[in-house]
Amino acid sequence: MASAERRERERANLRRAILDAARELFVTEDFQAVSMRRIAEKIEYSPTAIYLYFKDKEEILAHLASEGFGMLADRFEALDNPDPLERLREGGRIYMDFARTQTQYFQIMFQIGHEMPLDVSEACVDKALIGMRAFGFIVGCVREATAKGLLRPFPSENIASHVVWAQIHGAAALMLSGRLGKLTPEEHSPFLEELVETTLRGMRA
Amino acid sequence: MASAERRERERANLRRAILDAARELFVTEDFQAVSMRRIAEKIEYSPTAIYLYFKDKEEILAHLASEGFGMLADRFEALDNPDPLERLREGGRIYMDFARTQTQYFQIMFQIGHEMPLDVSEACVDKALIGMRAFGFIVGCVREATAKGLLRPFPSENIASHVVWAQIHGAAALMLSGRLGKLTPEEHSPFLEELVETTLRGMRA
DNA sequence: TGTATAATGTTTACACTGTTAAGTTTGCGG
DNA sequence: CCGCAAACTTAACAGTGTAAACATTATACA
Repeated sequence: MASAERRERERANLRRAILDAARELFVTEDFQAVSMRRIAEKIEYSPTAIYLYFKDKEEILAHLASEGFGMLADRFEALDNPDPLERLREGGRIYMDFARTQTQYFQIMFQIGHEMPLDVSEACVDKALIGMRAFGFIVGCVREATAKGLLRPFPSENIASHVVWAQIHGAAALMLSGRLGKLTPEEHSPFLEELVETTLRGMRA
Repeated sequence: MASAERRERERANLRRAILDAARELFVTEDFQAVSMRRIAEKIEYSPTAIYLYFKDKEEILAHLASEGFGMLADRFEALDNPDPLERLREGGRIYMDFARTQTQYFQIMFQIGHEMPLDVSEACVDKALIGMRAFGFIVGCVREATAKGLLRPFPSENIASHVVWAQIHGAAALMLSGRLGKLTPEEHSPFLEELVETTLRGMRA
């Protein structure tokens, strides 16, 4: 019966519609504007219908978080500087820029609570790896830099990569929590450059 | 009349009782367990009575956030290593430890949204500075290190201090958002040490 | 083709949330 | 003792996420 796969298709469609509605709500309005009832209103279904497609609200947010990681990964992977450390520097700017311009996504991505992805995007083959694609960019740079002998010794590639991530993430997190208020707007950009520079200097051989 | 100041004293008492109740709720249970109704239940008043003492829930949380910054500052100021950079290293461990053990406080402190303190603690003279006391520890170390010629040149003391803060904060924030899951428990401690070491290396003259 | 069965949706309801407005009690000054 | 003002409560509004019960629709099989 072809109806089975058609049903599944329609199911996927509504799933996507729910995610679309949720996304539009939280990018045009606010993170807190996303409620099951408002999503339902947008897709013209009853609120509880959503629970036939998602376990709970958390699962919806987790999907949007994965989507955010995907967007970030896309931007990372567009970088093509042959020097892995310079690529990391550019990555730092991108990370910060992402946090500033895609604040809602960033919030969901790093809100405490939700487990990582699951099936994520329909067109995703390696399910377990999504969300880690962005981190993979860092690991890639670190690996390449290590191979080229640009880095001082680290206990492990994993640790070195996390160090890089933590450094730049700290700046973004402080910014979004409004704790960077002591920096004047003019200091903002030099701050970021100094931060990245400090990290690179600290890691170089 | 002495009754006026007595009334004011009782007012302060209830204010404190409200804060105490809120604190106990969110340290023994959870950040999300703090509701006006549950606070009211604890102090045996009606929920709306709280609004006679605090503008809204946000104001209560802001006070607890300030309290958290105060606790952190206390721990910072207990450090007495004469080497400012080594003091910073110890400060990094303390920051991370605070995030891990006083998670609820840490969350409130860096949750986006609330403005900084206000009147904060009854025994606080310099109102504008509270919450910045902890940051002051970093600035102090940076200043001393600069004076001793231990640091490479930075555009400003303020920027250098924020760099230090961002670095360690990133690790804490990632940890609390569960994004440090790729690190095995054994890697946790070396990760922190490498992070701080990287920062210090990157800032040294 | 008719009927049992499963999938899909909706209605209703529960137990919460922060907060406002209106009403009540209490204590103080004149 | 009265009036006023501060302190406090009750009731209510407009939300929230979600489970259970019910209704509808579509499919699978006899």
